[in-house]
Amino acid sequence: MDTVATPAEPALRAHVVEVADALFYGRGVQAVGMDDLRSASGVSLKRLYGLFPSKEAIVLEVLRRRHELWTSSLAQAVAAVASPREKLLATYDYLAVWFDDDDFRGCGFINTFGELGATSPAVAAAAREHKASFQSYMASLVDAAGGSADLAAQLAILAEGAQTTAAIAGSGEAAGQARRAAATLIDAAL
Amino acid sequence: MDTVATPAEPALRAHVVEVADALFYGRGVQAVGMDDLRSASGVSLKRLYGLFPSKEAIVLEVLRRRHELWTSSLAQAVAAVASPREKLLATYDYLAVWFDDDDFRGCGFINTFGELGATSPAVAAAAREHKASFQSYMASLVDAAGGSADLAAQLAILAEGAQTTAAIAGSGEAAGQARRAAATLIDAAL
DNA sequence: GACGAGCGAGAACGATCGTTCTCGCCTCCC
DNA sequence: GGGAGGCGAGAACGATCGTTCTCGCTCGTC
Repeated sequence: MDTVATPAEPALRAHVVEVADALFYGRGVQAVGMDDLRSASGVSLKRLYGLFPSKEAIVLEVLRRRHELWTSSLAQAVAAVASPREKLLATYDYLAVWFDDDDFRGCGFINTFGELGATSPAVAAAAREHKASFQSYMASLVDAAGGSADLAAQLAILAEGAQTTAAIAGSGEAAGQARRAAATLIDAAL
Repeated sequence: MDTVATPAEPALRAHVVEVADALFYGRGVQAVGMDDLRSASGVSLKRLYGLFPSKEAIVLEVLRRRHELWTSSLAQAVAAVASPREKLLATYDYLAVWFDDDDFRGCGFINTFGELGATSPAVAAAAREHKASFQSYMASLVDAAGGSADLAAQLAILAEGAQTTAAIAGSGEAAGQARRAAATLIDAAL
C-alpha cells in the first residue's frame, strides 16, 4: 500500500502548488528559481517536471488555487452575517483580517500581473478573470441589496484600492477607510 | 562647440531615463535587458555605465522622473478648475484621460512594486513615498474643501482602485465609476 | 602628419536561469 | 535472490543576464 513516502500524484501536485504559492507571493515569481522550489517542497526536479510541463504552468496553477481560496474565504465571511447591507460590508472586514497577516504583500494577482502581465498573456488573462469574478460577485450582493450596477463597480474599486494601498503603505488601515466609504456609498444609494 | 553628436551629460541622462521608462513600463523591468536599453536609446553600454552605476540606479531614476511627471500633471489638471469640489473631482478626470492612452498598463509604481518590491528595498521605498505623496496632496485638497482626513484617505483609495481596475480589465470605465463614487462621498461629507 | 585620449561596437565573463540528462541506488516482483 | 524499472541527487546544457574589457577607429592638438 501507499506509505507516506509515496503520496498520490494529486496530493503531491497540491503540495507543490501550495509551497510555490508561498514562495512566489513572498518574493515574486522571477526571484524564485525551480531549484528553490525543489528545496522548499522536497520534490525533485525530475518529479516537478513530471507533474508540470513548465514553470509557467505552476504559476498558473498557483493563481488558480489562490483564486479558489480567495473566493471561498470571501463567501464564508459574507455568509456569516445576515442582512444584505452587512454582507456588502463583510468584504471589507475580510480585507482587514487579511491585511493584518504578517506576510501580507498585496493582491497576488495584481503583483503577478505587474511582473508578468506584459510578457505572459496567460497570466494577464488569469488576473483579468479573477478580478472579473470578484466584480460579478459584488454585483450579485449589491443586486440582492437592491443597488445598481454602478454601486457594485464602485464598491469593487474601493476593495481594489484598499488592497494596493495596504500593500504599499505596509499598514492595514485602508480596510477600515474603505469600509466607511462603502457604508456611505451604500446608504446614499439605497 | 557641442554638436548633436555629443549631447551634454545631463541631457543624455534624461534621454536614457526617458527611453528606459517606456521600456520598463511597457514590458516590466526584468524583461528589459541592458542591451535592449542600449539599442533603444542609442547609447553604448560603456556610456550607460558611465552615466549610471547599475541597472537598479536607472530603475530608481525612472521612478523619480515618473513621480515628478505624475505630480506636476495632476497639479496642472487640478489648477485648471476653480472650486474646491471641482479640484477634488479633477483627479478622476485626469485618470480618465490617462486610462485611455493606448499604452496604459496601470500605475508604474504598483507594477514595479509587485515585481521588485520584495527584493529591492529601494524600489519598495520609492513606491511607498510616491503613494504617500499622493495621499498628502489629496489631503491638502480635501482640507481646502473643508473635509476630514478620513475623506481624503477614502478618495485616495478610490483613485488607487481605479488604476488597478483599469489596468487589469483593460478598460477605462473605472475612472468614471470612481469619479461618481467620489462625488457621492464628498457630498455626503460636506 | 603624428600621436594620444576617448569613444562605440561587441566580445568576454561569471552568474543564474529553466530544463534535461546521467548515474547510482532502492525497491518490487517472479 | 536477481534483474529491471523507477526514483533522487545533482551535473550538464544552452540561453540570457548584468557588468566589464578589448580593440580599432576617430578626432583634436601640436
